[in-house]
Amino acid sequence: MPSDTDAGRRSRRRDAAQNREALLNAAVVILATEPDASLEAVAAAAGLSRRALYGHFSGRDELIVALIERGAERLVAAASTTDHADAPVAIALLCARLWDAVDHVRLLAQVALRQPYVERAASSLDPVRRRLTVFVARGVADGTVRDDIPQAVLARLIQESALAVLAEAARADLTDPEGRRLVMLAALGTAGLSWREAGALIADTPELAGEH
Amino acid sequence: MPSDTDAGRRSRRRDAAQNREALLNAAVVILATEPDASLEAVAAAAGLSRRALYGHFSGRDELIVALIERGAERLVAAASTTDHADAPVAIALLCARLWDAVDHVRLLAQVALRQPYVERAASSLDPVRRRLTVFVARGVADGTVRDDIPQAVLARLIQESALAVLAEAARADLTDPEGRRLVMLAALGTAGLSWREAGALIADTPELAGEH
DNA sequence: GAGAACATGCACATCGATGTGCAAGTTATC
DNA sequence: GATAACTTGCACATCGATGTGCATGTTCTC
Repeated sequence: MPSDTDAGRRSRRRDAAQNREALLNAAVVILATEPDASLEAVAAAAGLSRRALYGHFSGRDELIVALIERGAERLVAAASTTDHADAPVAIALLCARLWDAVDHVRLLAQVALRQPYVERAASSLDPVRRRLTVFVARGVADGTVRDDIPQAVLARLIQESALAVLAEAARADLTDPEGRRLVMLAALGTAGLSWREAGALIADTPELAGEH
Repeated sequence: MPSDTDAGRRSRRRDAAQNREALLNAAVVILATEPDASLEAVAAAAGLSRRALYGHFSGRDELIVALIERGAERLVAAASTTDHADAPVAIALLCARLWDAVDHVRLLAQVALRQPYVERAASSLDPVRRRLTVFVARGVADGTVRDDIPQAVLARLIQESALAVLAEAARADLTDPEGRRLVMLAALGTAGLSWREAGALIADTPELAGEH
């Protein structure tokens, strides 16, 4: 019985699922640079017709919601498997993991500002920010992170620092290792470490230096 | 002869200039939250009819360009009158000055991302970033600013840190002194100072502690 | 207070994007 | 290979935003 709940119907075709993914991927590319691009443009970039897009999504709204949820899912997965006893290391590691998902994040950063989706995108990323907040709190407790800024505010500023690096990466065409390092430096700097401390931390911690 | 170049024509009316300003101010408020708002909405917020708007600007494009130029003008003015022998102080002071112009900056930050205006907005703000780059270079030379990140990149990251605080200010409803202090802390942190160094610098420097 | 500058409200044409229906073709699945 | 799933292309209706013309008030300037 291939179908989930239906009785005599044939199962969904595999290529249909592939096309759905292609549409989402195309939407990431297109909407990241032009949030108001037509669905025509998105479908074309996916190699499909506009009409076919409506077979997968009821409209622009449903497309974007699906996009946000898929992106957030990956980020949350990356975030939830990240941890380290030393708070600054944990923060740097978390940012490095996010860096590895740049393409998906960039869209969220762009779309998150758009009016109708602000709330949804923000709440989707909540788990990430909450995990970051945990690290911040731990760091403040043991004195490795600054305590001159409210923890909730600090967590958001660190997150923004990381996003700023993403934007800069798109502009300056950074290599992967450069970008990784830069994200960590920016986050640690915002967390209160001096640049020499941050540099030493990254150099002395194998988990941070290595790839993936 | 009240007119500029025309011969027998009567001069422009004062209320017309006021309405033009009202339109620009309304555009700041509206477009900052909804970049694609209709010109109808902008005109209404200014207390004018849509038709009247077209009497001042040929269309959306001309409106936004005027907006960018007016905003940039103010920021550049603030930036060009800022200086200090100590590089970190100069950086903090520059950011504090920009903070005082929050309302105008917020729009630029929003609009600067929109496709057709990226270049224009960026070039309009060039003088500010160039001045920041001067401070960064000076700091690197005398060892008060980090040298582990390319100066051009660092200057942009500092600018982004400041903008992140502006976004946070809108969300968390910060008071003016809080926001001022936060902008400076964020900028100095990105510049490489530890949080204790940054705090001490602000506390010990009268120019930074005082209002305006 | 005469006249120009300005605002208003309507009408109208245009444009791009959206959403839907349907017949015909293609492709995967049973 | 039969059939359902899927895609395509076109037509068509709709919608909101834009830009412009024009007649009719208002309001400032001289």
